[in-house]
Amino acid sequence: MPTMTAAQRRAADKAEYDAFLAACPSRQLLDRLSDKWVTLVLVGLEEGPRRYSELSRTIAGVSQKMLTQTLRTLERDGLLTRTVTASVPVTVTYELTPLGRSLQQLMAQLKDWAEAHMDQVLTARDSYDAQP
Amino acid sequence: MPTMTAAQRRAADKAEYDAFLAACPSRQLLDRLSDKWVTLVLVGLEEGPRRYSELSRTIAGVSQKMLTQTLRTLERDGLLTRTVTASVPVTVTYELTPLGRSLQQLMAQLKDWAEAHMDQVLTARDSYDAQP
DNA sequence: CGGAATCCTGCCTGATACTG
DNA sequence: CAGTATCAGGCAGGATTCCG
Repeated sequence: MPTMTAAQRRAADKAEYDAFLAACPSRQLLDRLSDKWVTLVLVGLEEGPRRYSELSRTIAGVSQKMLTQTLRTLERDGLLTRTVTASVPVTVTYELTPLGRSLQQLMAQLKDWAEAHMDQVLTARDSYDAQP
Repeated sequence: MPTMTAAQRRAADKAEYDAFLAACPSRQLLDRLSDKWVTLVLVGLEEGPRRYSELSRTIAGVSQKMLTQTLRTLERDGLLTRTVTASVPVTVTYELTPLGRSLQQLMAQLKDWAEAHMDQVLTARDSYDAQP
């Protein structure tokens, strides 16, 4: 007979799963890179430092909440730096660290892959959809 | 005065935003790669064909719904093939296409990057958290 | 075994208003 | 300008059940 409710089993499984994640660097990376805003911010900073408002305009569709949140986590992870200039009005600049730049290189490769192969993907998609 | 309700404006903005996305291959890629299960499936297939149940066990934490859904979209996009062997019980095998393999190469680089730099990220995270 | 269909919950996200 | 705080909703995604 079960000694745990479904909810308890779920919690136990989740804790176990989290522990496994914590021990596995590649899984942690995936969690981070699986955030589309992370990728877009990295791409947005590829050509140098940008101000908050510039990023906000460049990355169309991002809410200020998600932009701030994404910038914070990236800063926390040491992928970019946040510089506040005490002027009126205040200016905040974001810039990739060397670590962030090394990751951005890989992102750029992904972007290149996409642009090179997107037509193949679209063709495959069409032929898949054409089937009854 | 506004001639649209908030909901209408939202819908219009969204349509416009989607149209922009549709015209930009790199954005479409990001939408696809921002799915952590996509990455994990590609990694799971890197060493050759795998059966559904094998993938399900390898990719710990994935629900059957998300696994099936992910495999379907990847098949639709021409990144992997789905082969059904009419036996009892039925056997279904998934395998990367050449296109899928080329993307998997890049994913492997990301995985390597993660394993090489995760300690730096964790260090940065600790020092960030240590600040009052 | 390998799914499809259904229900249901939580969190992600966006909108809005306020601060320094 | 560059945020923080709060609230509401929509949908991603998990659990469950049933089918070929």
